[in-house]
Amino acid sequence: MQRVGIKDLAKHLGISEGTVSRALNNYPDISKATRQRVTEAADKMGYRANPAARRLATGVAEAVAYVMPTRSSSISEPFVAQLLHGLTDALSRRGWDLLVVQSHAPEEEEEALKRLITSGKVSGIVLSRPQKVDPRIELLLKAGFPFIVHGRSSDSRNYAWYDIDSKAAFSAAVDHLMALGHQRIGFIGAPTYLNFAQQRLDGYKAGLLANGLTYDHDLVQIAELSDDGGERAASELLRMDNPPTALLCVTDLQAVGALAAVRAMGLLPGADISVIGYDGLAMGRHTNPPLTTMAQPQAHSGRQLGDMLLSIIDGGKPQEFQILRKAELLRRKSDGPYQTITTPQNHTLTEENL
Amino acid sequence: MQRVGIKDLAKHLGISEGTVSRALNNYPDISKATRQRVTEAADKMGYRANPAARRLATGVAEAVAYVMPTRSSSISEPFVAQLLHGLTDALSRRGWDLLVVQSHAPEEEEEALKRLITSGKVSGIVLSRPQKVDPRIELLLKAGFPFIVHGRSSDSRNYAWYDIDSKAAFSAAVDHLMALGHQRIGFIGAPTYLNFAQQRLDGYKAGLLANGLTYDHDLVQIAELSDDGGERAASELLRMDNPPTALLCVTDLQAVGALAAVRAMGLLPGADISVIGYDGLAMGRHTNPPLTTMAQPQAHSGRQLGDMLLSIIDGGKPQEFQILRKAELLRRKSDGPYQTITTPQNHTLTEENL
DNA sequence: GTTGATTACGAAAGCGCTTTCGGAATAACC
DNA sequence: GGTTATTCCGAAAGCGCTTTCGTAATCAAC
Repeated sequence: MQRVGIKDLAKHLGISEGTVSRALNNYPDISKATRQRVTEAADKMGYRANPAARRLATGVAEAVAYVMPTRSSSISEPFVAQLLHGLTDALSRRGWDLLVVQSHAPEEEEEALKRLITSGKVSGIVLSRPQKVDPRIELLLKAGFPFIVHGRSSDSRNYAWYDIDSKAAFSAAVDHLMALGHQRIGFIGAPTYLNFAQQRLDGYKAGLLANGLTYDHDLVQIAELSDDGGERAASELLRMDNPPTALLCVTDLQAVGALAAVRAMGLLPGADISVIGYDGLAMGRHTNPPLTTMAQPQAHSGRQLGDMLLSIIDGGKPQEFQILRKAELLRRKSDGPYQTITTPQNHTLTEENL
Repeated sequence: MQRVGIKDLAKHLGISEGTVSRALNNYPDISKATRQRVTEAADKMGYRANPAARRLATGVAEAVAYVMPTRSSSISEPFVAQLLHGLTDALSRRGWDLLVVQSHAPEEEEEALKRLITSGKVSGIVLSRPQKVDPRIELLLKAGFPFIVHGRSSDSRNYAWYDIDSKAAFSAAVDHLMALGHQRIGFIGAPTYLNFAQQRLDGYKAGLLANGLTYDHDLVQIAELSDDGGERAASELLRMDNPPTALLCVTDLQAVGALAAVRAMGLLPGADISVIGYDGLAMGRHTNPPLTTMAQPQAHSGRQLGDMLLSIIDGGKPQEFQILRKAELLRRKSDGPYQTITTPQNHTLTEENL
């Protein structure tokens, strides 16, 4: 477990430290023979450059940071683990490290980011959950610091990102619902400073428009990004005089909450009321009923993000690294053809009124 | 965004770099007055020590690594995000960083760990999902490298860990089930090289014993740690000649699979067959029916792990940092009193036979 | 065989901190 | 008022690498 340094290696080979270093870093002024000798000895003796020394000397960190979304809903982010796996995959191929940092309170957020980029700890940053206009992105842009965003802000022209086309997805979801005969489609959204919430709302509107329906503000509820949020929003919507017969939720988490709300009113999700979520949570298979959702192909998002960020750090133009993936409708059992609801609805109403 | 170094600070104050450094690091040989001047100037000018230089000079990394569990089941680890939040919380109070590394294929695992500890990148390690006898733990112990384990291996005397007493939990679950009248309790487990699987099996056995039942090997199935694994195991168990009337699952993920299996046989989970999981997944509220589970109080596990690891790095004796928490039975709707099953069971059997 | 180009390496100066060591200045002691 | 302690700071040597620069040694060219 004894560390072998470049000095040991040099002494062992009878050459200078500088030569060893240059041989290992593929400098052109090293003869093939010595380069060979050095590399062989290096991995025979198990030499690994001390990263701290290397960093100090070169100024490059050989690490990137992932800014985790804020400690969010009651049900913790199921994606994070998967994303991290992908990221570490991509980075480890170069021997780079992944730092995980938390996003702080919005006020400190920028300060924290500034510290991170001046600290020299990382040479790139992965941001997630961008806001519509995100000060962090502007900061990084201005600083000229390499970064990539998981998602997009509203103006996404001049930086790198990886996103799912959720606008298209929500528009398609509306199509689907209307093809099933639904005419009144509720929307359960999230605060639109989060750009993905805006995108999905846009998709919902676009879908309505494309199908000749007019957007009815009363049919949209902005809720918390949690099951409870979805539940509250759904019961709000269903208590209307002329309630929607289908509910489109910005998130699977909200959708399962909506499912609960529907059931709580004595209605059958999928038959009386259709509910569609977004994310493709694996757990959706097990809800009651199984949740129909727009599934995003996020299997390799982490890997992609990592590779793209590395390319940018290598000098690639950020604008050339923008990937937009499509989400697919994953039909399970929470959607179904429109049908008039009679008894249970009244039943519920009388319950409400007592 | 101009980096201000210790040199700038020293020049600005008209004192030597060494003095600045010692002032900032609370050396006793600095007068109160200069210390004050230095610290004030430091944060007025926004000085932050270059971590790489600091690391090189001191030899301490000011970072710890979290070894993520291997890319596991189809449903990605829901805990990871929460744990990371806690860990970063604990670390950030000192300004330390969190490195996330992946655990590799078992063969390379030890090599990777060796590299990690000799690299000097981190001064401590958080391990997760220990095996019954875990070579990684032995390696770290032998190397005298600070670490803490999320979970325990079978011999857990001389290192630090944070674990839930799942043996007690499973024993209590058996108690509960028997109090409900169940006499034949199936167990859906995981490969017992994973120590938590062993612990829970032990708890199951202990529970049976305490209640005067004998352990019946036919009633236990070892399955994959996924919903599908649980589903397969459950249908296996339910197809027996004399099937169990209750199913105890090593994991909530498996339990929701078991739920599906029960329903697939035309039986009603919670009435015909009781199913109990372990973990307290928030999603369990939304399964069909809502899943009864042994919930672990893992809200602050990350924070705890972080704090403990830091204490150990500071020189604390690892043996003094061992925390065992209790899991609580969280009753939802998937368990219920024993009742004889007649029609549906036969119904299913005939379906099977056709 | 002299000159100029080329190749291959050693020497040495950093990178930005920390930490030891020695000594000037001040304080304490009788 | 001389001596011993004490307080406080500067100088300088690293930490383990990288990278520039200079220069022997080899080669090519005539």
